Amino acid sequence: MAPKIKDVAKRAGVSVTTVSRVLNGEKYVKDDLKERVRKVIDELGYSPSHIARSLVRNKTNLIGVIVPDITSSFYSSILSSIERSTSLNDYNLVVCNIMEDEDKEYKYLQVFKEMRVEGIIIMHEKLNDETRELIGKLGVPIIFSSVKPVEQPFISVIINDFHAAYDAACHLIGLGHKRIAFIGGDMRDVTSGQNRYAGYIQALKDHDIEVIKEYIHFGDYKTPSGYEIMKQLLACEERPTAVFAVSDDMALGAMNCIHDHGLKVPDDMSVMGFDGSQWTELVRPRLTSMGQPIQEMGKETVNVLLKLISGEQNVAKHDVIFEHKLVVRESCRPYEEQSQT
Amino acid sequence: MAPKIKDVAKRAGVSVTTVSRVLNGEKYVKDDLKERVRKVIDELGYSPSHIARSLVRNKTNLIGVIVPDITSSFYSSILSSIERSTSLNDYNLVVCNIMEDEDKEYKYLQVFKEMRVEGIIIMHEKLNDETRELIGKLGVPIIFSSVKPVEQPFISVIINDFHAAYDAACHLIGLGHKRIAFIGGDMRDVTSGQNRYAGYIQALKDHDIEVIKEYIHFGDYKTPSGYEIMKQLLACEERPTAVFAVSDDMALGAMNCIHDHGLKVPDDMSVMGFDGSQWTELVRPRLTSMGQPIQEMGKETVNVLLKLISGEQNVAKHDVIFEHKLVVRESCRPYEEQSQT
DNA sequence: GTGAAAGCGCTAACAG
DNA sequence: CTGTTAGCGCTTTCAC
Repeated sequence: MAPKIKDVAKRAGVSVTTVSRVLNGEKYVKDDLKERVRKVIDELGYSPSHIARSLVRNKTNLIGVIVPDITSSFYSSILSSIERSTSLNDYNLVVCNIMEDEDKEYKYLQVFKEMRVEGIIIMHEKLNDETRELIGKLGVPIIFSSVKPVEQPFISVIINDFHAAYDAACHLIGLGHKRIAFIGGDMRDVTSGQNRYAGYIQALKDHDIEVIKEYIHFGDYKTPSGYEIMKQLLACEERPTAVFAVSDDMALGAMNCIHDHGLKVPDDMSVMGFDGSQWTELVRPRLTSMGQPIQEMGKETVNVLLKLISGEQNVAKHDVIFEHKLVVRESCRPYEEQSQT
Repeated sequence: MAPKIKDVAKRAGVSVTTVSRVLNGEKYVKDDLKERVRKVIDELGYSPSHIARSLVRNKTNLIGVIVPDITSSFYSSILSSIERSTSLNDYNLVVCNIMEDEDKEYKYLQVFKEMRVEGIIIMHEKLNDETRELIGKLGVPIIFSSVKPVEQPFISVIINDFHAAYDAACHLIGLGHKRIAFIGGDMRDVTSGQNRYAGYIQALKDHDIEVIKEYIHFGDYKTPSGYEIMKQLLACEERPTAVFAVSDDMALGAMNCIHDHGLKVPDDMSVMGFDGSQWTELVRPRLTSMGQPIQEMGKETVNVLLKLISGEQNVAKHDVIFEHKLVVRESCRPYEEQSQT
């Protein structure tokens, strides 16, 4: 059995209060006593029980985080940033990796409640009714990172997905492309599904470019779906000259598909991604992508949550919107009529 | 304030004991009482405090895990598998992402101790002296996943890195290569540094191939280091015809470097990776790699740890060695004299 | 079947 | 400055 505060007190010949005091760095303890206690703590290898402390202080220093998929480059980057910030603030993370298992999410949310986590970070917006209800009466601050679910009274840390997609499409248009295909996300997602789609459509409309249904498909953000959709796109009578995928992963799938068909990016097809994952630089050609400031967003997510937790008054009750930023790399090139097959 | 068991008891007109009993699914509670209590629990949205329970049961259901870098494809995959298994067994994960910060690791280990985690999973072997000492007297089961640090009395779940590297090199040799460069790991790491290096050397020796110092370099497992090393390799008077990198990430760096020099994989240079990360399939050409059974290893790590925790007697006290498996994809091709520049 | 009461390891008044 | 004591929210003997 691990030694307890009582053991330390006994061995040092003081009261538990005194031990508690040196543990918590209070003054009002004579130096010699302080030292004596410290020594015993060392000898015994004593470390205070976080459990007992939590119980009496009514404070767990725990934050629960729900990630859709930890192996995704985008999510693992945000998570990494989040972990960094929480750790710097003496908070610990209990992580739930849902992997599309709604029941798992619900179960974890309950666990979070039982564990009395002080706050919760959620990184997806496909909340089912049960979950929404549970979330609504959890009684701890909740914050969404990189998404904004509809009808939720919680703060989101996001970019403006509509504008970002709009700007991405405009970049392609500015390059001279008119036949721009779209590999969208899940239209049940407002943030990354609907908004990005709307941005794409608006950009075409603003430039008097016809919206061609055949060029528009929706995937699940992952590489294979980008690949499959690109296959269909390549089969079009009149092929698009550029593709805009709303996730880097799908863009990669598209690039691979193009490559596997003996075509070249960007010569035969320009490809634009979304997110700014780390591997956009690690792929050839390097992927031009509409970047989200992942690090900053993770950090700010924690900042705001911590303020919410500490009950600070001056926390703006509105979303935090970060600037998106197009990073031009190698996967898009100007389109000229004659360069087509 | 969240409702407590007392509130439930009062409202249901029973004693806290009874409430506790229905909470824990004990028999010896009349059905009507049981139902009444359940109803009140529902009404109040009561959920038992994990903190209080932990304190009295002396059991936290927490496992601490130390990951070198959550954004790495390899580690995030193992972590994902680990999380899956722990969650299935009603354990929760507190994760520490060290990112090469030794102090952070040490701090977290202390936090784990304070939190009374029931077990710890560690995924790296660069333990400094302080850490080793702390680990030695932590008093909870510890298990290493994918690495085996020297002189540690703990179980590791690993592959045989020597044999794996040996087999990888043999594959290249079997393809006719003689000038095989090596992009190694950190030689302070026994598992992924020394052992893989030794396997490579042994393979050459067993086939009477000269070991050329100029072909041997050591990186840090990450993509940029593979890139830089490849640069040097390409500058050799007599270029190697194949490269074996001990991580897929470094192999990717090497491939990129080769590509950026206007050369082709595998025509101008064969590239072999190590780990079997998910993206070996997502890159063109697809990367031939010596794969580790990541999912199984993660799962088994948790299995063994859980047995250790429950104090099962029949836990073999030795390491669990998984089979490595070469997955041939597109980045290596047979070498013939005439095909050289 | 059910309840009273004694802790689990710690902190925080409150005294001294 | 230092110690006594009453809980924090729950489980668990031990009676009834």
